[in-house]
Amino acid sequence: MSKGLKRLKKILHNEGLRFTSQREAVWNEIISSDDHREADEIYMAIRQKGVSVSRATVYRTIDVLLKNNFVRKLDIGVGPSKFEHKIDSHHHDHIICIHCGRIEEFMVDQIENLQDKVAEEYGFKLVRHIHQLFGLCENCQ
Amino acid sequence: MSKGLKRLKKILHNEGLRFTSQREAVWNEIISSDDHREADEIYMAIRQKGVSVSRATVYRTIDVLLKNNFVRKLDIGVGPSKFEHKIDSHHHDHIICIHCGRIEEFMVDQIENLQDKVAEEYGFKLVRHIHQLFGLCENCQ
DNA sequence: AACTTCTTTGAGACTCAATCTCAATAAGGA
DNA sequence: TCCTTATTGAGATTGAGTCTCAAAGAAGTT
Repeated sequence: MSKGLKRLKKILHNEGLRFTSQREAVWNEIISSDDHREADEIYMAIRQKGVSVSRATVYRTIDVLLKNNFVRKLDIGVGPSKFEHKIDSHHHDHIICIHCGRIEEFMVDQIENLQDKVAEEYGFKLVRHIHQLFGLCENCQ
Repeated sequence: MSKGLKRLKKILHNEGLRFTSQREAVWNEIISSDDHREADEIYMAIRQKGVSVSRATVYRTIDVLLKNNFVRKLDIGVGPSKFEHKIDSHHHDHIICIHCGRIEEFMVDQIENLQDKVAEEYGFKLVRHIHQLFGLCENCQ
């Protein structure tokens, strides 16, 4: 059994949740790609492989994975939310082409530090952040 | 006539759009407050004042104002989008309390500059960005 | 293995913000 | 005033996501 799957089982167990074939299928599908995909794309991909899972279960499983920090949710303001797994992946933000939809990841320590300072200044205890740059990529200018 | 209203008329004219009492009402309502309000809150506020406007028109007018840079749209990922006018207001980003919904504005030149550098690095021509910090404000910790 | 308890699943209904439709109305130039 | 064309409003529609609830199934217990 893969390391990720073991982690999944463990977390489900810790939360009093059950390890089901559907949750395993959703999990496998999500970690099979580094893309940023919509819930429905994940749903379709699972069905394509002949596994029967309902849309509701895909959404519910993604929620579990989100709460347990296995996936990251990406809402680009237009269309449905996208999801990416966080296995072997470090924190990053996104730069998105408003023409072709291309999504790249970036990470700047200095920005992260400045965010912390802003939060402190306003008396906030920072929990998470969204930082998205929108523009035209080199192919779309 | 106020300076803002003149600007509105001019831009409607430039776009071949008509100056209507409904658009004026929506405009007046939006600039009457510095709050971040939902379309429906703006709609209700207008009706409260005895002016008759439809929800569809409120949404449509906000779209016009958005396209012409009169208002800023704020999507905090939960619930409907919020809007704020941009008259006499400079660019800023938002820090949001995930418990009470409080929204504060912040602006750090250094972050803006670093964003430009990121865009350049990835070959993107930057158009806009979303930067939202989520956490617990001092009253909610 | 059988039993028991309690979670999970699936199909489809439902929610709700936002958009669309289209006939009636009104702006604004001539 | 007339005429063209944009705008409006009421309600239908869309679409992502959530909820319902009876049936199925996981996992602990004996």
